[in-house]
Amino acid sequence: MPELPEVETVRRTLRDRVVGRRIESVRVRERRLRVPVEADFDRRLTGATILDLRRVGKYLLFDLDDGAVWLVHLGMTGCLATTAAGLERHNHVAVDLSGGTTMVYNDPRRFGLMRVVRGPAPELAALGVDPLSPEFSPESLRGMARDRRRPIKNLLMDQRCIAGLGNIYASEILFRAGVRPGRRAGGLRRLELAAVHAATRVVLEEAIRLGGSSISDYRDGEGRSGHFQMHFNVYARDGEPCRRCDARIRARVLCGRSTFYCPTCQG
DNA sequence: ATCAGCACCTGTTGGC
DNA sequence: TGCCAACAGGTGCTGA
Repeated sequence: MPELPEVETVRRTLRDRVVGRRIESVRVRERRLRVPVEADFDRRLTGATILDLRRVGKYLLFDLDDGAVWLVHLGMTGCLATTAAGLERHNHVAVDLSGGTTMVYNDPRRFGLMRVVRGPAPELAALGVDPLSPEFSPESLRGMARDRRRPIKNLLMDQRCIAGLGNIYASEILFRAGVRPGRRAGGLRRLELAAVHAATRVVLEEAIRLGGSSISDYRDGEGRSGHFQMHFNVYARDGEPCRRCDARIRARVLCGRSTFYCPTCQG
């Protein structure tokens, strides 16, 4: 589900409603996420005040006043929202905040994770550059691609290189850049990599502007759907006409993931 | 270095 | 209508 634009949308919709609030109580109903919720999770969160809500790659980071950080990854189907719509199926964790707000974590497939860390978190240390940060530049992308035989789409989705892109936006970015997903990263010309870099920024910013993509169950911090799925040029459009040239969009499997591209727009 | 295959889960969809 | 297989936004492991 959530790639960078969705996580960023959750962050923006949640931020004003949680920052400055004290965590009154924590209720964990299901600890079996991809990484099990630790036994002392509730205790370590309770009583702390949320100072800020940040995003790094696809992770949400709640900065707490005791110096710890509450780290959340939404996995494939995770939702974190303040609209407490009662006792719903797959509501695994509920966090009661001062002022009467309750934040609920819902995740049908349980591929997400959350834990409280103090000091550097190993899962963050391994992440590459955030594609919206200044460190992501045509030069840094060229450095990542140099001498690499792996497909450019695979490189874009590698969180150790660029943190935040997933299967939807990798396909959409490469369409916008006019580059075939299966091209060897190291074989791309300087101009093509510059196009991939520029397309990354454009696609992500547009997706964030539209509140992310809701295919089935993604919702923002207030329970609302995103709209970028209406603007997909290639993702899940195999067999349909390209919006630019009318050729049929094709699908193939690349590194185990469905990949979509236009055979004429992407040389 | 790189990738296929599999694993972790539940829910939805499409074919028969 | 039911049954079953395939597939879904992510990540991480194994083995080749």
